[in-house]
Amino acid sequence: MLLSKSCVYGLRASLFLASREQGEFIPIRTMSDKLEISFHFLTKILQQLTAEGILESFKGPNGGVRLTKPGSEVPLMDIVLAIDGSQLLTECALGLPGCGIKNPCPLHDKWAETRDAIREMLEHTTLTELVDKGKAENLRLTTEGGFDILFDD
Amino acid sequence: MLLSKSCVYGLRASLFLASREQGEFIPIRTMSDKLEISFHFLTKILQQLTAEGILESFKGPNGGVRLTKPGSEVPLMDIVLAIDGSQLLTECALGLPGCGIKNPCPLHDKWAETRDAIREMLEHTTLTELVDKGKAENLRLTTEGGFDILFDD
DNA sequence: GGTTATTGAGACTCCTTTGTCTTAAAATAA
DNA sequence: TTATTTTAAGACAAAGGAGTCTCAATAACC
Repeated sequence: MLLSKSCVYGLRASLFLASREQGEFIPIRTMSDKLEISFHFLTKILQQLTAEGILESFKGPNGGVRLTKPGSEVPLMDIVLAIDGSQLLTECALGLPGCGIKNPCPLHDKWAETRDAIREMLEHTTLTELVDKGKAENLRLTTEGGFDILFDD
Repeated sequence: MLLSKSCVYGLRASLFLASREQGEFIPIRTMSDKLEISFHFLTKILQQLTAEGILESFKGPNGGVRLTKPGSEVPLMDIVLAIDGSQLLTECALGLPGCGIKNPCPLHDKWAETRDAIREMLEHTTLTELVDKGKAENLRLTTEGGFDILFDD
């Protein structure tokens, strides 16, 4: 598995937030319902994103969480790093500690190329880009239904 | 983590086997010692590769395991599929079941490209290719020491 | 002030992966 | 046939990720 489940949930939730009016606080309960993710689990994940400064939260009625920056300025990489760390982008494919240009394993060069492709993708794809695509083509963030169901009330 | 630990161990062991004379049975104990992998754990992993027909085994004195085909005909993909399955190459990056061209998530297209890069790399890299590189440059398959230490007796 | 809606924090359970151990089965050699 | 060397199989334990639950803290509204 490339990304942990926590990370995937974090990405889906971030996309959901980016699809809403910026500045609006969205209750986690709303997101967990719409995205079909366990409320308590999602809460823990979003706490990490809040701690990293990607989200900000507000307690009490009309509270919730929101992005600290416009989704167009948030690459997927930010969320991946906040939740899964840099492991994916630094670790040796053969699991050898300290594998690098200085002291590589036989797979190092080839893997470094592939890894760069992953890095590029995560760095150059923003939340807004995906949200726009999702809205335009009514793509899905949930098991069933399209983007539109996220806006039913 | 891209590949499971079992898969990484399976790759290292397969590279070790490909570095030896073809046809020679190598005891798993020898490999677990040289590669610094738990003997019992490695045994279980190699049993999977044997079950998949990538290795064949022989019990008793002078027994061990060996590749069923020359290492030049074994792409890394074979080992990855045998141990981790096709998950990595088929699964949606956002974890949505049934994500595909028909019913994609917003990340689908971008992820499909990246995934193809991984697939290409695994399909087009053979054990022998890495072994040759490892021998030529004395690269490592273990935490310390180069390729040569695998041949000390 | 009291009630309600919300996030924060931490204990706890459950499941999968990782790793260990024991015993059986097979092959060899004495 | 007996002892030895090896893989095979499966039970078991340890660790980490995934998920649940409870209670505290904060803010709004009545």
